[in-house]
Amino acid sequence: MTTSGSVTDGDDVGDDGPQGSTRRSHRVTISDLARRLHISKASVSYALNGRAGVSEETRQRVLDLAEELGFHPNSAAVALSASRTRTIGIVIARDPALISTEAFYMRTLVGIEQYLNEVDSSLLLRLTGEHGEDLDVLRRWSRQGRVDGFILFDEHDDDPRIPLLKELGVPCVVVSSNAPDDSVGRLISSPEETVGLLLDHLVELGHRDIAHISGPFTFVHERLRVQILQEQAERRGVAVRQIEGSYRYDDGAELTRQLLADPNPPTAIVLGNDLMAVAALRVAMDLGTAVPAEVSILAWDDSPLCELARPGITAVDQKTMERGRAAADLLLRIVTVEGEKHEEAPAGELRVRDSSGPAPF
Amino acid sequence: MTTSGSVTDGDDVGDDGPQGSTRRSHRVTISDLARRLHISKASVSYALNGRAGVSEETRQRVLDLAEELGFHPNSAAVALSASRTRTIGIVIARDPALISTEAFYMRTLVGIEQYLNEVDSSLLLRLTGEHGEDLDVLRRWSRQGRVDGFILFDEHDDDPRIPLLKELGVPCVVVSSNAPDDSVGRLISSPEETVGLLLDHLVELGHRDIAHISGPFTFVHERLRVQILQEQAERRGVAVRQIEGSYRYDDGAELTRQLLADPNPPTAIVLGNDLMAVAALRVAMDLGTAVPAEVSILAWDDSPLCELARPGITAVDQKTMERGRAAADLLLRIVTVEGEKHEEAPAGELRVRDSSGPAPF
DNA sequence: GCAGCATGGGAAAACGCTATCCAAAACACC
DNA sequence: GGTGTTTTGGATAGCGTTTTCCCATGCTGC
Repeated sequence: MTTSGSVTDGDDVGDDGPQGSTRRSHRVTISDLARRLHISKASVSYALNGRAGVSEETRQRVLDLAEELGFHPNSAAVALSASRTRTIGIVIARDPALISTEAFYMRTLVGIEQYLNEVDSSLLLRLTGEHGEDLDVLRRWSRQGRVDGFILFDEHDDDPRIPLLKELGVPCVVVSSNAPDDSVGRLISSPEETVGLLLDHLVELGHRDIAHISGPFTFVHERLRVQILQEQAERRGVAVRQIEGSYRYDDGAELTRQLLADPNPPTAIVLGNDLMAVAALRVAMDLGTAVPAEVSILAWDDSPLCELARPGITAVDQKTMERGRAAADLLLRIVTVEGEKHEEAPAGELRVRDSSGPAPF
Repeated sequence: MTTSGSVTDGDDVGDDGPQGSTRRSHRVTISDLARRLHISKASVSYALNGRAGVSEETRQRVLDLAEELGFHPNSAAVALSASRTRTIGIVIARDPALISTEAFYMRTLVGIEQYLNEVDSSLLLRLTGEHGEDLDVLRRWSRQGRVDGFILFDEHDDDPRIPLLKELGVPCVVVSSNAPDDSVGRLISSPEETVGLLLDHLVELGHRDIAHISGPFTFVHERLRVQILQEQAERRGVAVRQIEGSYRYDDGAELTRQLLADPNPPTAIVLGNDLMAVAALRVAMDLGTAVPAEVSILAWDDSPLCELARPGITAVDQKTMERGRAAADLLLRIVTVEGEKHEEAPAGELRVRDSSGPAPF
């Protein structure tokens, strides 16, 4: 007859009212609900989860009481029982200064969150430095069962994270521009498309000699982008000078200075991120080179910085938020239904501003 | 004799080797360790947690095997047993566009993470829109036992989050400039100090007529800042025109335009955030008002935008990362030892750049 | 009036860990 | 060598869910 260890019966329990000051007020559990309704925990669980096994009337009584008492199932218990946490993990291993400067990360997080909100999941975040601690975190969180899966950014050459997660058997989605080569999830953003947007814009404006100051080649997407850029440029009969940059302001400035010092400077410079683009703009102004009259300046990733620069910098809007959202969506599909592993990212757009104009003849 | 349900004895278990392809490879638990070592789960737990109750030799054997097998305790089980999750929650309820534009949030997160890394805790993040869903999330996460506590930003008038969390009995720290009035934790940043820094700088440069375009007064820290600013200005015998802004670029531009159109314009304008400061700079340039020769422009919160603007904008470095870190530290102390609830935030600094200079006489 | 059958609901195991309580073994002391 | 005290380690009860397995009950059909 006793449903639970303690013998105190029924309704006198849990009615502690709004005493307020009780620190960490007693959490209401399904046992509480069961006791107050004189039914078993199992029935309560059925009722709450919409499972068969209880009459409609009982279900309604359970739901009403749950609502009234503000019941929310303990997440640890659910996780333990279901071995699912409804949580995804993101580990960003970049220099803190860079993480907070690049709006990219925050925008991606916002996009991911939008989706997670809708499906009642949440995000466990870790920002580490650049020194391999990220692998530890991935390993630890997997083994601890803290997350159902990961979203990975910034894939680089022979990225050790991918085999690691494969070995650990944890679902993950790589936000990548790489080919669907292996068994991890991938949100593929075809560089062909954005490269096309940008080249078309420049070619239409009459540019035939373009310089590209990319980000570091260790990043897969940078190398791929360069390759596609060369291919498409060739096809259109324009020349592209390729220079590897570092994403840093100083570097963008120095490389631009070198380019403009050339007796035959390019008529357009495309830079790997917003920071380097701003640097380029400044250098051009300092050297008295008019933008865009004498040189056009463009960036690969749109941001407030591009928007607020003067002249405003023409940039490719990679639809960061939408991509974050799509990545989260894909990951959750992989976690739950084990379906298709690859998906195309939403298309990018070109935001034309004042920093790009007709090529000087 | 049988230690566990299944009767299969001893060493033949768990030796599945690196088959690799087994999806979600079997997680190793303390039961596994116990079985392989022919001791009880309890002893394993003692050994792992540094508790008394096992001999040093046994402890070593356990630790060695745990290491070898890559054991990590299941976090849900630990959380369930200890009713502690080693996770803190952050819910940011602002417009997504603003969240990703303001480097403030990301910098704070980085600071918090630095600390959490060290104490092996983690961060559950939720970015919601501005429409009160944040209260739901706070309530849900508390009741679900998902987090040990919260860090709150952007306190505003009669902030409903604080009574809510008090009622829920969940520890929280408000990153605030408010007085330690109540029973929630507070990381107090005295505005006196930063206001002093800024006023001293301006007064020294000879400014006597200063305009302040603040952020919205719904934010407690903005109203407090204005109040302190008036007090200190009075004490120094300088006038401050107070105008309430909205943090938005357009607004900063428009209000600055109005100020400069005045027959007696202020000689210095202080703006509530970086975006408005950039706007002010642009407007001044458009109107042909020299910065800083004719008007000095300053910002309340330093950022890359201030640094990259030209001229660089003098700004108060609020030490955002350090404050985030301090907030996390304070919260964890409250969660674990229930000690002192209030603490002074790290001091701010003034980053003097080119946008502030001697007042035109 | 009775076998057969859905159906509502209860008991209990499982998830993986911590913590409490005890029994056995080891050691000290007189 | 018996008694008392400390180590060492085993059994077991939670923690709050879900889920499996079962037993009542009331119903249909003959």
